Amino acid sequence: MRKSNKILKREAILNAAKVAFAEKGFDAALLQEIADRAKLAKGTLYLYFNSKEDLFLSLIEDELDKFIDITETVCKESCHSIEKIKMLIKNIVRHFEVNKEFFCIFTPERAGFTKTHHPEIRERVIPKYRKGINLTAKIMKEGIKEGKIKSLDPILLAYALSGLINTLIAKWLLDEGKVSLEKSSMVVTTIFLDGIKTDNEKKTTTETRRT
Amino acid sequence: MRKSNKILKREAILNAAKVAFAEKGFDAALLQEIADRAKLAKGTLYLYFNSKEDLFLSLIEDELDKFIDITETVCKESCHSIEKIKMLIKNIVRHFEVNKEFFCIFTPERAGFTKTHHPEIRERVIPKYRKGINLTAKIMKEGIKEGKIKSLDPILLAYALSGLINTLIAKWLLDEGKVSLEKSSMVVTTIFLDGIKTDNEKKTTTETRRT
Amino acid sequence: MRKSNKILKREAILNAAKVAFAEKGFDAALLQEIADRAKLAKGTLYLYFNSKEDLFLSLIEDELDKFIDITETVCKESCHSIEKIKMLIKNIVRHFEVNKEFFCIFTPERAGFTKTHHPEIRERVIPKYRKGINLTAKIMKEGIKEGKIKSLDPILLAYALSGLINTLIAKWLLDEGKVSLEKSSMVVTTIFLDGIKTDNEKKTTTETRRT
Amino acid sequence: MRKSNKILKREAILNAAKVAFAEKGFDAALLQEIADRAKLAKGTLYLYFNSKEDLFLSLIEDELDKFIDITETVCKESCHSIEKIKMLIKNIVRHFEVNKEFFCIFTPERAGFTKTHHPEIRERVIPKYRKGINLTAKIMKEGIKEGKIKSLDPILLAYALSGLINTLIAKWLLDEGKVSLEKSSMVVTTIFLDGIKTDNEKKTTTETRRT
DNA sequence: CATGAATGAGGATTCATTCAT
DNA sequence: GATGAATGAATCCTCATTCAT
Repeated sequence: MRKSNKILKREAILNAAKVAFAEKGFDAALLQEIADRAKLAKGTLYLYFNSKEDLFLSLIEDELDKFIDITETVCKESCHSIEKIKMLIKNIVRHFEVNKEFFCIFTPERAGFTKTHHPEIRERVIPKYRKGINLTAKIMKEGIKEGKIKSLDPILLAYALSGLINTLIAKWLLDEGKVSLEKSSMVVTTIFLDGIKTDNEKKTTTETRRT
Repeated sequence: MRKSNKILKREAILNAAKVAFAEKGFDAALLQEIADRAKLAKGTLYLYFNSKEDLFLSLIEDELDKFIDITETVCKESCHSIEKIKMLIKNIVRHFEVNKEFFCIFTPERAGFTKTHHPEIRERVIPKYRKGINLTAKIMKEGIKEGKIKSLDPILLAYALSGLINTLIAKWLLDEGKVSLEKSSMVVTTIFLDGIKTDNEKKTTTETRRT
Repeated sequence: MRKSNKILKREAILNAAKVAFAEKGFDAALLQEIADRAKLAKGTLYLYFNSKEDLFLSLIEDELDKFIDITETVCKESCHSIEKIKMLIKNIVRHFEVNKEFFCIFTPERAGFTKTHHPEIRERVIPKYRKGINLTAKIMKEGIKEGKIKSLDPILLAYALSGLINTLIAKWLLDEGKVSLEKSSMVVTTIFLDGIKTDNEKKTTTETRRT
Repeated sequence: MRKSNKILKREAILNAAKVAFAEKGFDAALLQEIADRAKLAKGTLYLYFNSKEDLFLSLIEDELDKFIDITETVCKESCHSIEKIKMLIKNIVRHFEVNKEFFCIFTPERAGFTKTHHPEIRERVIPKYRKGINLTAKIMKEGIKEGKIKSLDPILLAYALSGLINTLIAKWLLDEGKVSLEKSSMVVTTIFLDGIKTDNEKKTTTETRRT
């Protein structure tokens, strides 16, 4: 089934915007530049988005949806929680690897969530962000119930995981991709899992390993 | 010894700038606003800084110096590495607690380090940032040598710690300070330490606890 | 054939700029004033010129082209050199008479050619100015070859003529047009021609007159 | 007799201003730059001049006075008019040769006399300029009375001479001093004198030459 | 007298947004 | 639907002028 022309153009704009916003940030990115990249006239952008801010927020919404999809898919897997966390890390890192731009767009924005001068961000973006966190927290909760994960605040665990992944991507970008993302990713996985597992589970794992 | 008038004014500007940049980001922050807050005329800013960008970068430099100071102080403590890490987390979190603004300024900037359109950032800020990371990594190296920390890339460990702290602050800001930063801080400490300790060390700790 | 809208607007801006620059000079002339006079918004100027300086230099280029045209036309006439010089003076004076503004723009600029702080002026304006001088010098050379003009440096003769015309216009402007430009123009013509003619030619002229 | 300190500083400022105004023009020249060059503080300028404009006009007044002095001195010589004109050209050219700056300041200003947005210029500068012209015209009048100069408007003759000298200096500056000023100066003298002499006088001169 | 830090009005330039075609 | 010319509000930076020391 072919996507309608309208939807194709919307996507072209969003892709162009992603690159532009990633490179320069919201204020410094130019609509002209986005239009050029999308091979459309500047005025045409307004047929698809109400304003620069609407375009920006729509982009973040769309991108966050992808993360929610990734997390939901992992949630639905039939393996146990530790396994799900490993999958989640792998999938999210892989997604960022081919989508560095969103990292450069979202991380700045998240830091300014509380005092942002884009009031709409609170309504359109924060809920989606929380949804992703909550889905991750659900996995943590499972693990706690299963006795595999320490009985800590699952939301906090979800944030911790997200923070580790974020830092990993930031380092990778700073090193300009010189270091293998996969290798560092495994280190982070180890730290996080060893950090959150119950003593019980660790032994198990160790025994499993020994087997 | 009293600070000279010149230095006092410089600091007034930097403080005003910190608030403004934190609230709106580099581009959207107005020099007029900064001048107003510093109770100076707009033109006066230019007696202390060459441009908006110079003010911005000077601010980040000064603030990063504070982090470097904190980390250096911890490095010089005479306790062992695990203890140093605990202190480091505590001191950094405490510093962010009274200095939320810098979090909102630096995190966005760090995400865009590679593609930033402030070219001077590479020379003026990134080296300082790396210095902080390296100091933290030094503590990690000590721990590894002492056999207390898993033999992982110390730089990566430093990034991991920084990522966890960052996420912690981000969550705290998002929750608008409703949750105790100290409590979450302890959770993060636990996760990180358990995640990086050698099996040996963990036993020791456990045994210690049992005692 | 009607001029395209684009070209018409460009000319409206140049005309507005001519008045403004003539009245106040480059620095003191305001783009807002130029825009108002051209019945356009300030920002619109930037659709036609890259900067205030570009507008200024474009204006001078266009105006110098008119002088070059005048001089080239005279060059191509089929009369002898003395006659051409008379025509040249008449046509240039007539052109200045309806275009006082350019005199007020170019004369100041010419005086500062060597030390100008508009570096592009060297590339964009001086060559055109020299071209005009060279065309005039060509006429002088003809006269010298014909034996009608003293064998002096033709370039210097061209400058001398230009200087006489300039001073004439300056006086006329200073007198606020109270004196007939045509009459003074004839005096200047007499002085210049009698000053440059060979003794031979002077006799001829005298004899002709006597006839 | 030593000049008072006050007068010395005033002159230092005027000299500094001359260079600055010559290089950049009235608007673009900076008081800071003038103060630096005069080795004084910026504020000190205001102890000697009321404003930037006052400094500018004072400078022009002083410089015009020098030209008036030169012209008056020539006037008082006991030779006949043609000789005086030769002396005048020589002295003025010599003065410009070591005082190029004033050329770059005054010529632009003169072109804008009529529409200038410095209203005071009319009162402070134009009268002095006219005085210089009138003194030169006086010499012309003498020549006419002596029957040596054609019976043309002496004021116009004065302007013509000034125009020729101006153009000479302008060419010299444009050529960056590559050409000898003295040589071109003689050509201009020849053109002007041959242009204005009566037939009678020319014969005399010719005969004199032949002798 | 001399200073130079502080002022703030002023202006070139940019760019999101609109709208006639 | 699509365009891109036109708009003009918004903001960084400059610099003549003032005045407390």
